[in-house]
Amino acid sequence: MKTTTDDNCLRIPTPADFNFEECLIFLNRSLQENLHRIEDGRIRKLIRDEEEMILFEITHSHRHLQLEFLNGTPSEAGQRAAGDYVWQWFDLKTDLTPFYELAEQDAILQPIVRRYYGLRILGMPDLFEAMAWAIMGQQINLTFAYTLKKRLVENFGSPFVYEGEDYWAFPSFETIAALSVSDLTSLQFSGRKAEYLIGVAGEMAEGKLAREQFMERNDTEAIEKELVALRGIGPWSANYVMMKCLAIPSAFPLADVGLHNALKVQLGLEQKPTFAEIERYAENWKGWEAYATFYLWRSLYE
DNA sequence: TGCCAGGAAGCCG
DNA sequence: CGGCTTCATGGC
Repeated sequence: MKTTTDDNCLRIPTPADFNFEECLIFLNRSLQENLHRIEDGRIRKLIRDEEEMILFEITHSHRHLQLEFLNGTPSEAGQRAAGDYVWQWFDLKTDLTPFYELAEQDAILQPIVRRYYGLRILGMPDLFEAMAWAIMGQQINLTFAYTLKKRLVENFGSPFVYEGEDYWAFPSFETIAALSVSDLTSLQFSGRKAEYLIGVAGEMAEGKLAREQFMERNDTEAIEKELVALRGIGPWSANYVMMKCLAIPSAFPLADVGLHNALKVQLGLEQKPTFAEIERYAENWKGWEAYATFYLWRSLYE
């Protein structure tokens, strides 16, 4: 990543095909989202790096994302953390050319890739957040999943007030690892979700589970196996995490209901497609299943 | 009200 | 491994 800084700003170059507006639409999909704030085409995001709270505003112009730090100039490490976060959040490292070439030859992807051209997978750089969101989203409707996340964040996350508005950083795994099941069931988590979440947080608190340990590896099957071995993480959650946090473009959450609904709409089906049918469609997407899935998700938001 | 929800574990054969 | 049941709770 190449960045330039001056005073209170950080500038990160974006690919020629980058479409900031499309990314904003995806980020704006829930009114209950409390981990970022979007107003007037600007994103405000709070992150915590070590003990430093860093609030910044993101805009896009002249093929750069510009980060303006709002609560003073962070330390050098903090600036680097913010830059890395945004780099991963917008998946800026991936060259989408091969995906777009493949999509042009695919009846399902061609129209949506043309419609949302420049959209990138909006990632979750924080492994714990990605795993927690996967667990919270299992087998419940998205509206309620957002409600649970909002409660989790506002009960156990880190608050920061700026210009009279609240900003939140996602809870640390250390904090969640120290909770008891009843701390979460009182927020309407099911007992199982509570156990899963506390368990995963505990693995991370013990140093057994970290993003870096996965990023150095190439064997995605082994990564999936390792994730699925965790209680509460099945194939869908593992692939969700691989897609959104580990930036593995071939990750594919096959059981995803959003994927099923999007395919149903795109293909004009009477019923949702079967797993076997989806696997057949996906034969054309090899290596880019995560991007195919993400563009299909995007097609649900209008 | 009943079915569904961006699934996973546990059990059985 | 493949199929079936149970879990738990709110949305619509």
